[in-house]
Amino acid sequence: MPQLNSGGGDELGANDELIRFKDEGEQEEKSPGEGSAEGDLADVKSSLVNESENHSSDSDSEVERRPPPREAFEKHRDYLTEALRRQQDAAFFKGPPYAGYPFLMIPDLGGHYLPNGALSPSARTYLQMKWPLLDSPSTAGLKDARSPSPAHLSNKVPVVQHPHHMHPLTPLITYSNEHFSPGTPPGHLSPEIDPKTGIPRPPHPSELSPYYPLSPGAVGQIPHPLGWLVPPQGQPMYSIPPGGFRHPYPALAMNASMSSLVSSRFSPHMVPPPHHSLHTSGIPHPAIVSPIVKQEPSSGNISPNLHTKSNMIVKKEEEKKPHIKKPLNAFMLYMKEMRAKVVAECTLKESAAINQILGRRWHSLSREEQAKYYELARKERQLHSQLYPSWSARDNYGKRKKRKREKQSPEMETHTKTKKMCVQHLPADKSCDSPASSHGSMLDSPATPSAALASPAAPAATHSEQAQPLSLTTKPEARAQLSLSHSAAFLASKSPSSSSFSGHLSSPVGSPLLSRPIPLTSSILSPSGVFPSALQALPLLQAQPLSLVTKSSD
DNA sequence: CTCCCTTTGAAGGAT
DNA sequence: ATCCTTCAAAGGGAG
Repeated sequence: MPQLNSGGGDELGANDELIRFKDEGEQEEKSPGEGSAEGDLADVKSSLVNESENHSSDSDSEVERRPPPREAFEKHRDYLTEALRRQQDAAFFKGPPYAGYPFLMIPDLGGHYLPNGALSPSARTYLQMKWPLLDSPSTAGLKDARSPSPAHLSNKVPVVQHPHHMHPLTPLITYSNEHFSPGTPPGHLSPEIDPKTGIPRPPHPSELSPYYPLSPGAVGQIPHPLGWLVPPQGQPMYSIPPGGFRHPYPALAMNASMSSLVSSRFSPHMVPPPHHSLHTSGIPHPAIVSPIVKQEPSSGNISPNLHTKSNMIVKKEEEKKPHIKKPLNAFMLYMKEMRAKVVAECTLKESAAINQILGRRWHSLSREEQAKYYELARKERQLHSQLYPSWSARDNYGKRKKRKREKQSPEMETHTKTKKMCVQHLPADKSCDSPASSHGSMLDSPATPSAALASPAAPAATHSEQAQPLSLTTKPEARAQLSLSHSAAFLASKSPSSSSFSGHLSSPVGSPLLSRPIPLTSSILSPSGVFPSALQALPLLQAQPLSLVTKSSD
């Protein structure tokens, strides 16, 4: 917990969750976090990528080189054009006062790519923004940026961070289509209160208000991703009436130019027909997807006539009720941000494989890093709940194709999984990183994986490391929701240093981490028996596993 | 063209 | 209280 605030201290805001998260997080294991992550990626890359990837550096700069997908460019070119135009109008390109801050890119996506696939320096506009909330000591690069600058800027211009430099919070932008003019914060809805839980959050003015680091003169500066949510003054940009998302948001009173921009700024996959995706307010929300998306053959057993009628009705209903997507969770946000990078570094294109890598990297992230995403996700949920008070996750059930998770017998499962393993894309040896080899090497020294695991000094590393590899190869049933208590116990027993950790675990619910599965156990228990050394190294584990086994074995 | 795969996390229903 | 299921993103692969 100390580390979290060490850098910016109070400004982080949302201390409640954030801190809890940290407590329960993988304590030290992550210290090597970034490095390990990088290494991990590199590792994966080397294995996954055939050759020529010079992953010498995972540094951002490298990533940028990546040739952008043409499609993306195509998709967003128009948008970019307009955005640029608008930007200029608003002096959008004004020099960024906050150096070193997460870069924001104007219309996203791909916009920065030249038709020829090259990255356009000019096109690539990085907007710096202050990111107090997420600021974390560990993230040196981002740290400074948090300068308390007056934030009275208008967050009118939707901005998207450069994919490779995206700030963790960037994803929130997805909801930002609702930009509004700063001056119209209703204010009756306090951001301090969790709309859903109704829990009054401690007044963390800094939590939200600082989000808008836009400097006064920088009219066109980029709004903080959450900027649209919260006005520079620290008040919510808009408040949602209790009635639900159908009510017009006062904040929605954005100017025409903005609205048009906004309407076109969202993710390509959202491209809904103009009318459908529009929020009741008339403003499209990223979370709102045209009903068209969902055409479930749900009414298959209905007679033609009935079918037709019912279908019509259903359609109408759907039209009335746009599909509101779930808010992205921390990992999703992370994925969104990092996918491009991973893809760039690896030749892999398959999302499944990429996701595996991302999953590993996620675990390799330092607590601080993860905390950023958790916080971001929290904000997103909060925002989402504000926007759609009546929305329930259940609403989306059945809208998507059902995943056939139905694994009948454990055996089959195992086989299936084995078969699935990223084999195709990831060479067994490296890509999937057998725990001992590639993966372990990243976190621990390749030479002495077991030692590393056993080492109390780096419990965290062990923990995440072991888990990761396995997850790639075997999926998890084991992912099995180990209860936190189990994990905690395990960790505690694992290393003396984790005593504090276990203590934190007892922290109140609500922490994202609480529910986080701890892969380690799964890996250890994994049929593949990849970690014999780990077991040996960690005698304590053996004791724990029992309970774990029972759980995972179901 | 549609669904699957794959990841983690959140939510909500079921037990 | 715990477990289980679904969905969120994404895009290549498979049918």
